[in-house]
Amino acid sequence: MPRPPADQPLLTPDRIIATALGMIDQDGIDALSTRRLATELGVSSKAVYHYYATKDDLLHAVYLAILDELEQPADPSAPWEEQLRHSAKSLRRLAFRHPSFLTGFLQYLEHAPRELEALDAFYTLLRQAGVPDPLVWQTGQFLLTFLTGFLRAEREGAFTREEYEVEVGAVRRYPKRYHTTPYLPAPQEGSDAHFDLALDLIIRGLQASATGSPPDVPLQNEPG
Amino acid sequence: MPRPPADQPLLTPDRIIATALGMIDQDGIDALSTRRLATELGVSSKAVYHYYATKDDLLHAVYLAILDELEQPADPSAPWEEQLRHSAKSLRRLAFRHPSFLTGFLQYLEHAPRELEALDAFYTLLRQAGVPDPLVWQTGQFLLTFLTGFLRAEREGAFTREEYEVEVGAVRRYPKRYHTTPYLPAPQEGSDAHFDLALDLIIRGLQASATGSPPDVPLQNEPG
DNA sequence: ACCTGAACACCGTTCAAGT
DNA sequence: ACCTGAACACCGTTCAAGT
Repeated sequence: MPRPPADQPLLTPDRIIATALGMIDQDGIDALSTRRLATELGVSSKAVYHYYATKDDLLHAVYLAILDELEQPADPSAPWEEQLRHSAKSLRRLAFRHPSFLTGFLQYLEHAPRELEALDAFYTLLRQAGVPDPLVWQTGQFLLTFLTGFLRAEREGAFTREEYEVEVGAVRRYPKRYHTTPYLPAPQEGSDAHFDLALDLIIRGLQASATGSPPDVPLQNEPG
Repeated sequence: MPRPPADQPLLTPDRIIATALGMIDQDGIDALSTRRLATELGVSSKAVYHYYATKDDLLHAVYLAILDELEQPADPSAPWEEQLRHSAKSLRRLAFRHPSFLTGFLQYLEHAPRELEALDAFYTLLRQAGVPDPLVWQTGQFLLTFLTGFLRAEREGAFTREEYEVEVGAVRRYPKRYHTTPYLPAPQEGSDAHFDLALDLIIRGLQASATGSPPDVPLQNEPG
């Protein structure tokens, strides 16, 4: 966050957003206060309010900046399984770059063009997968919430061997009460392996839900 | 939250937790401050600190109180699909009774007995479904995060016809940019129908992931 | 137009003191 | 043991005033 030349305004929307995002990435979204942000910007507490009326407006703008980093959807002519993996991994990378994205910003969903484009590619893919048209919208919404739910939990340390050890350890102290947990084998190691496994589960659910309807037939009320 | 008899302490853990939970259910978890709680209890700001050292400790205790309402797992001799639907709907009812449960309390997961019992029943069910033993733990964790991700989104108004209208409406203003979304048919009405649909998707994913391994074979390192 | 200083109404938490 | 009053170091936001 370099200081701007002296003959220009101390603040610009870009500098405010970049500084705020940097602080959020480093210390978490809860650690961002309007006053700490002002200090970091080298400015008085109220100055930022000249650009964003409330803290919520500011966070909204930060959310849009994060969204700008969303990568392009995969090649639509690739197999849908490959497209789905591509999009999911892209979203996961975004969540790793900006740890507060899933826990703090998901509430700011607001049908921004970037959101809508990604969604559109996703729906197209689901039709290719053979999901019947009347179910495409809901199925797409479901899968996205599954995915964000997964990523959120992953960020908080779920699915790790360590978590397994704690859980099984807690259960083994009362062997009579629990019939299955104490005897479950440990999960594979590897931070990406479990993500691939979860994706496989989703993909198999889709495959099993698909009808044989041909993928490149126009939608019923599509023009032409 | 009735006042206790005059000859007893003004506060008890039960009264504090019940009052806090009532306020959280009504106004959301963010609206609960230690000072508002003290006012509601008819007591000075610091009094509650005599029972719970920090606000976080207090919320932790509230979380355990919510967990106490978790219903018993389904009959383990029933078909696993039925057991799964039973558990999922039970969790969903809990989330409706306490709207802050999914958005504010899920971070308090801590291997309490109630948690572990529900998990154990869940793992048992997955083995019955034919999930291979080395994958049971991870699969169980995945499905739970899918489910909570879904319920969280549902609480925030996803999957509704209204949400569909807004999304498709936003897209139709730029017909050239979006190829699929503008032409998607509307989802079914009915607040429970979409939940059943999502459950079907999960169940089909499980069915497709299952091997033919017999469900009632003991686990490898199980005693006896 | 852009920024500051002082102030308001809130927080969670601490601490010495009261009964 | 149980509770209070005063205080500390924070918040988001407002407002009149300065350049």
